Amino acid sequence: MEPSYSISELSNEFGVTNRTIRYYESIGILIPKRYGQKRIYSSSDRVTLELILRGKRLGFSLSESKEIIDLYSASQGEERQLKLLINKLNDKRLELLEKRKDLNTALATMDSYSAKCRQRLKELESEK
Amino acid sequence: MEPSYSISELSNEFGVTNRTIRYYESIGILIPKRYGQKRIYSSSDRVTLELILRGKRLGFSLSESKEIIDLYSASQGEERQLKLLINKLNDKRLELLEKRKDLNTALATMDSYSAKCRQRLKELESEK
DNA sequence: ATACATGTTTACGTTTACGTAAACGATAAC
DNA sequence: GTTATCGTTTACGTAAACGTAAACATGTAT
Repeated sequence: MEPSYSISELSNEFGVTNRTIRYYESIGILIPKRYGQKRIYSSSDRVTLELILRGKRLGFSLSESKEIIDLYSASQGEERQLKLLINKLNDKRLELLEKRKDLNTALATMDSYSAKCRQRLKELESEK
Repeated sequence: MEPSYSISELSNEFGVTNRTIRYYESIGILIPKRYGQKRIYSSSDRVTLELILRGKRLGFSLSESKEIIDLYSASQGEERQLKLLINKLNDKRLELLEKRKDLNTALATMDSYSAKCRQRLKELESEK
């Protein structure tokens, strides 16, 4: 059957705190089932958490991620929702492509600075 | 001679507010010359601002950018500082490479979701 | 039975990165 | 000469994303 996870299993696996995961619930972005008063996370909840955290690393706010996730869960078959979701996904895709350009520029800049530094170091060595 | 810029020239060019630029000064990351009480930015200040903003877009905090920028301005020839700077640059480079992997994963995920959505749309169309 | 780990809610605190308003100085335009 | 524009400092405010502490419940191990 479907695997399920406790809050600490998830927080340990992904390197966040329980507080963080509960916070995500409080803003309505990651809502687990309950067994008594304990939170039970499904594997789809796990995927959601993965998406949220990767989104964060890429500079998306929680509300941006929530927007997409809400659209995704709301669009089970409804044509209008599906089209909305496709558009949002495409917007984000373009943002990511922009970001990748930025990233490549930054990498190039750093390589060039780094090279300058090593060059300068060499000169210092040879002056000895 | 060297071009110079007013605070509003820079804020307009880069799409930030004057407040933002003054804030960067208050945390010691972008310190212009003064003409009377007015701030005069050099082209190297301009480059610094560019670096800060690109850093932000890539998810670096202001203090992370400050660390690098401080190292860079401190390392005019001092061997120890140069080595430090090279190490820091390399650390950040690795971070950026990680981030690029994340980014590519995200792009792939979105493409696959997007394809699923379009597929589902098609099915809806043909059911009509 | 009790200690201990793991969970819960509630609530106030904290950091980052600015926004915004007040009150004022200097220069340019009419 | 005053109005408008652009700048200044000082200071309080704010949103996002949690941290942290208190006080308590519940299941597991010995």
